[in-house]
Amino acid sequence: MNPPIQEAYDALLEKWGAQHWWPAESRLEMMLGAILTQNTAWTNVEKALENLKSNQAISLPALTECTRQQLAEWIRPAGYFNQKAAYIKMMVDRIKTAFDLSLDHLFKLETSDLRNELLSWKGIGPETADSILLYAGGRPVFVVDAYTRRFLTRHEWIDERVRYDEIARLFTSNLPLNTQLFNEYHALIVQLGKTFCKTRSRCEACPLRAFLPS
DNA sequence: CACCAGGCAAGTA
DNA sequence: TACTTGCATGGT
Repeated sequence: MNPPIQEAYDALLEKWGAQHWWPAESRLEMMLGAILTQNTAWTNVEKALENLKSNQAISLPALTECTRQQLAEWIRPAGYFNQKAAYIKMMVDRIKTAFDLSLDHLFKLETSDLRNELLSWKGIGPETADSILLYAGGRPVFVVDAYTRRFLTRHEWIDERVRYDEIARLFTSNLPLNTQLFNEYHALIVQLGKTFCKTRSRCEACPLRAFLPS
C-alpha cells in the first residue's frame, strides 16, 4: 500500500504547530546533543548540556583541552557517560586533524560525502548522522528514530523488520525534498511519540487516530 | 520494584 | 545477514 505520509504530516502540524527544532544555540551544541540523546531521555541531556555551558565547554578548543575524565563528569546525567565522552573526544580530534578544528570546513562537504564522514566516526550511526545533516547542516535528509518506527508499525504502514534506509525512503519518496518540511516532520513525530503511541490502545486525542487500522 | 528514554559498537553464529 | 549484549542516568 501507499501510506498517507503527507496527510499524516498535515494532521500532526494541525495538532501541534511548528516545533522549530533543533533545540540548540549552535551547530556544535546540536551535535553534542545528538550524541548525548542516544537512547536517553532529553531531560537528562539538558542537565548534561547545562553542565557543559556553565563550564564554557561548548567550544571546539575547550573540548580539545579538557580531559576525557573531566568531560565524562560533566555529561554524567546523560548516561553512558564514559562511552559518550570518548565519542565526543574522538569527534573533536577528527575535526582538528582533518578540518582544522572548524565546523565551517566540515560542513563544506557535499551531503553524501558529509554523511559518509559522520558515519565513519565511532559513536555516530545512521540516526545521529542524519540528525546532524538535517539540523546542523540544513540538508533535506529524513531522520528515522524509534518513534518513527513505532508509529509506522502501529499504523501497519511498514513491517517491523524494515531497514533504516528503506523507512527514510518511505518519506523522501512521498514528500517534496524540503529541509524545513523534514525538520518539522521529525520533530512532530517525536512529539507524537512522547504523547501517544506508548500503548497499543486507541486514543481519542491522537491526531492520527483517523489513520489507525480497524 | 521494574521499565523506559530522540542508539551504537562489538561479538557470535 | 541476523541476533545478543554492554553501556548508565533519572523519571514514572
